[in-house]
Amino acid sequence: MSTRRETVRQALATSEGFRSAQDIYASLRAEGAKVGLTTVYRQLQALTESGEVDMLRTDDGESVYRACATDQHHHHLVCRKCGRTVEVEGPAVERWAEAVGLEHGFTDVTHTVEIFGTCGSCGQP
Amino acid sequence: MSTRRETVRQALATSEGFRSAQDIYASLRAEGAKVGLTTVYRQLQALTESGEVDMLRTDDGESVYRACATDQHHHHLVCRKCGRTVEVEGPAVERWAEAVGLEHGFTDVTHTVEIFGTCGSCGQP
DNA sequence: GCGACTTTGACAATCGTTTTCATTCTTGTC
DNA sequence: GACAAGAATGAAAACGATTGTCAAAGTCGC
Repeated sequence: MSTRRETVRQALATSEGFRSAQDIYASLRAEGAKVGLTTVYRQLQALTESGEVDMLRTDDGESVYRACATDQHHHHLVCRKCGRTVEVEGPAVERWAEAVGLEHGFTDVTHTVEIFGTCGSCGQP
Repeated sequence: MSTRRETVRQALATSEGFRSAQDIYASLRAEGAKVGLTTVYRQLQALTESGEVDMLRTDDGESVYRACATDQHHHHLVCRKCGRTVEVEGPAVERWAEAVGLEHGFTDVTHTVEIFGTCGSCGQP
């Protein structure tokens, strides 16, 4: 039973944007992979913890995953129609968030920043 | 059957931070209000749509609500322990998000920015 | 008081996710 | 090879938040 880690990693590697666990599971089954939903979830969780993939929640509470190019801290610009994603950095935002936190006496400050929009392809039908 | 809108609004008004629907429902029942969970959800949804309360998702996918002081666009600095929330503004972030979107050809750009930390009270035990 | 319309809430249904647990590998050792 | 011990797997059940259903209860104009 060779590790399914690779299988899931592959599925993510060949995707443009964020994918849901169910979505990944479905496409793996579609291409004949014998894998269980449970395992997909487990592997996604492991990959997320190891920092290999990024996870975020959609507006309707679904967890979506993506294998990002860099392992550095960054944010995402996501097309809300096709899901295409661009990784962006914003040093200014990092500093701002940190400063705001400290200013109000908060410690261990973290932040979430995601940008959504309609990408060029989806905007011109 | 006087509208339950007020009941829910009240519950939020007397809270410091974000509260979950289930949480609000529980405390309403605790103080004797005869209200159903369904109705709490419905009213929260209505209040959110009308812009009277802000809604966001916690890390574990739960929706939490809060009656915010201003009805202008703003973000939140939330204590991850006690839930205490400070409303913050960040014009620079707004501009940055907009610029990043346009730069990549995205339109209808929106963004989510939330800052989490441990507040002064919770940090010093 | 009466009929039309709206609001409510108990309950069931949904849906993504997690747990459980027996089965199936893998690996190291004889 | 054979075998025991431990890790990985996946089917099915459990879970928890949210939403849908629908009949009962309330409101309003008359």
